[in-house]
Amino acid sequence: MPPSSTLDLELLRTFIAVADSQSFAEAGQQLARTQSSVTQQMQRLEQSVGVALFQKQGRQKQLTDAGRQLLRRAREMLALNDDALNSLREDGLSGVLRIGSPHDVADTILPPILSHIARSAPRLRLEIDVGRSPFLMEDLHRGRVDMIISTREDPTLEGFPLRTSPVWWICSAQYLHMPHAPLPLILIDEPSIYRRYALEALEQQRIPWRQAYLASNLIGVKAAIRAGLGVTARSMELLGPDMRVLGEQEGLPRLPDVTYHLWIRPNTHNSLVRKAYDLIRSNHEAVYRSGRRKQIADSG
Amino acid sequence: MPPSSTLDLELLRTFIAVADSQSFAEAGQQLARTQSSVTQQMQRLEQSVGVALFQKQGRQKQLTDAGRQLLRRAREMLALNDDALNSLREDGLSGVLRIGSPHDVADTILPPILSHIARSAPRLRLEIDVGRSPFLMEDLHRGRVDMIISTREDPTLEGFPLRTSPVWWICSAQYLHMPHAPLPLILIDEPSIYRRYALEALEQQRIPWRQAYLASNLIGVKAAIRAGLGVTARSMELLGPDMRVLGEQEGLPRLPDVTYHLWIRPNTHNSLVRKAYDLIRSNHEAVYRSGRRKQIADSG
DNA sequence: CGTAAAACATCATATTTCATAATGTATTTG
DNA sequence: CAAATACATTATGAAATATGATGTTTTACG
Repeated sequence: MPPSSTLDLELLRTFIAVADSQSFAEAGQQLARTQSSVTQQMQRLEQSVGVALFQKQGRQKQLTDAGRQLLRRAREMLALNDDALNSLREDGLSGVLRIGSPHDVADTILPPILSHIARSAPRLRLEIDVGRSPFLMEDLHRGRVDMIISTREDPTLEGFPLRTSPVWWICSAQYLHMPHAPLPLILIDEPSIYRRYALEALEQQRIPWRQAYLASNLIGVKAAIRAGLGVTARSMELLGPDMRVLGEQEGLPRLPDVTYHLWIRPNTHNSLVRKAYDLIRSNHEAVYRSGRRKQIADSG
Repeated sequence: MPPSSTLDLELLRTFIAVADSQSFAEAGQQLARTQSSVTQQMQRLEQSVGVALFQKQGRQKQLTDAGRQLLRRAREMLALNDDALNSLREDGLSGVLRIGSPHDVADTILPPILSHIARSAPRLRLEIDVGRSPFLMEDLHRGRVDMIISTREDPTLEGFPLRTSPVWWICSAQYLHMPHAPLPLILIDEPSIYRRYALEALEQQRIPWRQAYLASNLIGVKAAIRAGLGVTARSMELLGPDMRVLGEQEGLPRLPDVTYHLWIRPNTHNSLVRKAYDLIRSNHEAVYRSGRRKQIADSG
């Protein structure tokens, strides 16, 4: 049989189940098929792509490089498939969903999430409130927004991690670093997780600093960076083409990573919000799951 | 039969053929199937998505809203399918591909193209040369790069249109417009299509102007805009969050659109370049074809 | 060692799916 | 109104696919 030009999404679904469960038999159980059927499906899948997806490892099978590559695509294709079906079903979400987001996230992490929602629920209207994390938290508690993205944690909320980003010392590309002068910091009013990280790290290493600019929001921080006023600690999401990163060669301390979470109020009964949350979560997990569970031979 | 949760890409392929040819029978011919088979496939497809994709229009069928929606997704899913298969086949492209691009394109149009190439041909190394269009043209003719993206046209080259963008008057968000003073222009040295558009339009409407800044590349133009030195004519790709657009309420003339083309040398024999070009082109057409051919009922 | 269990492969077979060919129905054309 | 057009329906046979039984290889364990 020649390699085909159109994959069978059912086979890909089985393929994913096999990779996730690390077993042909268990994948079969999950999908209500026999082990024999799974074996034959995987044989057909290999034929249709024309390359080996598995290799023998003892009495098990593990993924080849091509297999891991296909696994990523398969998740994407099925995520697209699910989106397409979701958005066609007549019970599609409609109404207004209010999302709160910090400025940097609104520029970087948010767009793909919005586009995903917009595609899955075309009749859903989105309202984005851009502001600072602590106030967003407050807005969420008060019900002024339905969900927020934030680096802050709040055990009274329900949420899941979207992404973990490194925090860097960021300055203008033109900024000239003076190793022995106090570090000119661009700060944001309390409370800010970045402010805290920066000051704690400098404190600990006894690095002198001065406040070069006090901003009340990220637009101000960006403007101050662009103007070359100094340095600020921020996740890589802030970084623009006219900026650069200072590191250990400039004697600046490493900073902890931050994790962006998507938060909603716990026990949210509004089914619109709940469904949208589940939608985002399931797509996020479908596409980014690689590495969260151990996968067959996915040791690289 | 209940609606399924996994679409059949073969059915989607037929669906696309039907939409493109506006006929069940012709779609069947294209795919070497009978008309009867096409009819049954489309019935199955409708059952599997659970909504009507077609409605009767005389003795023909036209797409419903849901149908048009699915059509877009179907093109995307098949583009993804083709990518996945391409990148798995062992004859995958490998080597170095040198792409020339203007600064604004490198920030906007280029990334999705690069990511597409990287996904389809993971063993291909990409080199990006960022520069100004006229020089890129020269680089391409001289063989210093393999393909370029440019707003300029050159009948001696082979290429196809990637995107058409409106050209706007762009300035800093803080820039204060003085209606009666000569318009402070941020210009780029000759030759530039934007420079030409701007000056011709101002000339024609007898709007006085002065040169506020002369840049030699886009980085300089951006810096001058951010510094609030004046106004420049550029496609929307340049627009950043700290900029805004001046329009007819400020008395500025409309400007012609520009079309970005992907160009290669004609009769390129280097099979790497040729294949990469075909890859980009076919994916581009698969996803963006909507509206180029007339589609069934795609009058909205 | 050697036997049992585990994990996937193979095979024969029954079932399901799907395309075809022939025919039917509705619509438009002249 | 007859012919032509465009899609629908039906019966049927061929191809694809799942199942259950059995085979092969590897590991576990006494």
